[in-house]
Amino acid sequence: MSVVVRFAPSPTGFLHIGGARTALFNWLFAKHHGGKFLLRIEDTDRARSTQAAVDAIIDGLKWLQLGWDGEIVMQSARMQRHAEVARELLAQGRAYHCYCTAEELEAMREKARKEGRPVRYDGTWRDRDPKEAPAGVPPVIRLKAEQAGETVIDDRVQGRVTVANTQLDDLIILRSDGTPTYNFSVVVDDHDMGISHVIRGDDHLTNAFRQTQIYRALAWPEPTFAHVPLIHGPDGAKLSKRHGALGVEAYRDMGYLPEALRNYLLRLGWGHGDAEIISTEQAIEWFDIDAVGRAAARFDFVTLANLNGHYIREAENERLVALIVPQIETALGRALDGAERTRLVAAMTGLKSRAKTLAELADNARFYVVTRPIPIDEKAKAQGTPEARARLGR
RNA sequence: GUCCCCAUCGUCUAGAGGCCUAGGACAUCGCCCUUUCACGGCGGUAACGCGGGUUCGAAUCCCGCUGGGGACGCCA
Repeated sequence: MSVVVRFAPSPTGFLHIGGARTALFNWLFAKHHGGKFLLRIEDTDRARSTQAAVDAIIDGLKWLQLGWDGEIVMQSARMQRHAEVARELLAQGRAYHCYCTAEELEAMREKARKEGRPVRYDGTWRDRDPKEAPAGVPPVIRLKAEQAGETVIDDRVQGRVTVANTQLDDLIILRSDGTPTYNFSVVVDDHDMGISHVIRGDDHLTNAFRQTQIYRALAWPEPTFAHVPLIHGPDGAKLSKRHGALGVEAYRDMGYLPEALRNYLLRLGWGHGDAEIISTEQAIEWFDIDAVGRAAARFDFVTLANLNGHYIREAENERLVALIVPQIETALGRALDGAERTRLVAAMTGLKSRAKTLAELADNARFYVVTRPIPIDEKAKAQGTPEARARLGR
């Protein structure tokens, strides 16, 4: 069986660190199995999707060097197809129109919650005669989900997960405005794109049950699922902005190398014996989704910084200089000339063992190109020998 | 509230019933190297959440508890 995976972010923000890891795992899995890694932008929520976010995601993937195969699929461009499939289901009696209003649904949920029952749609319009439909209310299309039995997912990470179908309800597949809902468009797109393995965040596990029911209604083969645990903050709670839930470009700007971030993300929730420093080639050879742990890992800047220091030490001097020149020029307020760049390259050998980030490296390197005499503070002046002061041009 | 998932040093992890006196890495502490700071080297502190089983034997299997997380939208 050939492997086709996808990374399917919704463009409502930057490519955050959790998404980056999901992309990395998908990419590695594809490379390991000689398969394809596709990119799909889930922009069916027109109100929240922005072009800036799409660009940020693409830039982030490029910076991390996680290249995708083929053209990017924009989900919004496929809405016709989604609606078509939904109507097919309707024609087959596997789906039905529901005329409930938002208020009715809210009341339904409230009541269920109060009575300690599962918060689900109660199937009001499932068997009701469509002739009773209220006038002027555009209906949604709901899937006629299985009510008895259970839905099972053989997840490559989570194992065999079972849920009673009474816990699931008749989910909406097509909104009253004719646009598809997330769970539905995902199934149609994954099927049409020939996705063999769905590797995504743990938060989608319950969606997998609903999606499985859609696959069954459509009589389409189900992909293999693999739900990887989420990344938590240092306190074990959900990753907050303050704790690293930043876009990957923020990591770039803080002076982290893409290979360091990749190595770090790879080791979060996955391990290969005692290996810590893992090259991309090695990662492709070793990585497999079954070895991903089931427990959530905490994000730790200190470990990332250590890894980054390692990769900075290993990096070519020329490359490092190219990366830090913009920052130095900004700090100096002028452009560097060729001689200065050459001096920086020579300085890198001694400098790079002292920096954990490129920002630090740039700070330390500025000394080599700053205009003399170098201003020194009183404390340093008091400590410096006359000879040292002379060297600094004082 | 309902359902699902998880649980090894501070953190990331190794560990598939005896190889575990629980290994590695980061962090931390000490020593060495070094004119400083790093880098590097050597060593130390540090964990199987709790309670029951199963077994000759359990970090590993089962049950319960506790603690954490996720999901319950005409968001994705």
